[in-house]
Amino acid sequence: MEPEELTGAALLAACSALANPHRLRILGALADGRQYVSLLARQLGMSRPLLHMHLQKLQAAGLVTGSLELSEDGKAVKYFDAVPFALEITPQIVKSALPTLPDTATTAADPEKEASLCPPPTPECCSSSVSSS
Amino acid sequence: MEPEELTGAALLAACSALANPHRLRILGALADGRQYVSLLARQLGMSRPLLHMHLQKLQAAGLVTGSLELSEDGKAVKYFDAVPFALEITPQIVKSALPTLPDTATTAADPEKEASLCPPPTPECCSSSVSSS
DNA sequence: GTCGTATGTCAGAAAATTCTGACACATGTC
DNA sequence: GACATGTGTCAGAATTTTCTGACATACGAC
Repeated sequence: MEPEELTGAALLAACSALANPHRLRILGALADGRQYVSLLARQLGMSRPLLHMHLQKLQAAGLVTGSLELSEDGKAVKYFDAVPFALEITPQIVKSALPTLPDTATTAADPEKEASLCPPPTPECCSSSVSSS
Repeated sequence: MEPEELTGAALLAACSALANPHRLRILGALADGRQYVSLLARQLGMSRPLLHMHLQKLQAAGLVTGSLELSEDGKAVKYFDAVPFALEITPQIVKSALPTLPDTATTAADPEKEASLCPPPTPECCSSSVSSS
């Protein structure tokens, strides 16, 4: 069984997202469990804007998901989770993903495009998944 | 069983090598079978120096192997093969690979270091695997 | 109000990567 | 010899990625 259908764009996005030591550390830290941005930045010893950028890239690749929640205090806290993906890469898989690989310069279409490994990434941007007590 | 032991450095090198559309195409083309540099450059429509650089990166990551041979004409021809690797990546695997991830700035030691997926990459640089008729 | 926490975003510097156009070499053929 | 093929390498430009230091907002507590 093939892994359903791995898009060339998704493969490229995933590999690009994993091609950075910081992002590997972030993903590894989130494998232990969800965490919110500020604390994660302190744990990993990096600035918040930097972590924010890396999380953006990981999220765009569909490797992590973020959800804005409310703590008991009423503070807005954004938690990030590692998506339980399982990415398998072989030369053959790469080859079969090539047809769906954007044309190097034809990518200037959808800046909102998200090449995720999982189909529909539930846009919870403005949702109220609030857990106010 | 776990994939033996995936080094953080090897994981990072592999992902970095795969984080480029050209290199994905190269690897996909080599999945069909071995090919030599100049012809591959024509097939993929890229300049030879550029292809050379990408092949270097793929080889450094242990994803392809190159062997300099002699054609019937006596011309030196360098063939590249796709290594039959099978890379599996999950958040847990990333996490377990973190301890062997170089310290972001501690990598300034071995410029000859090769973070391959397979143990000993047979330095055939000066060998005479010549197939002269 | 001020302070501390959380969030996000922005411009611009710094660094790494990508790419080109030379150049070098060797070999066989004309 | 000149020409075509193959190889590799180099300096510098162009581009992308990475990173910092501001700045903005909102909320609760003092």
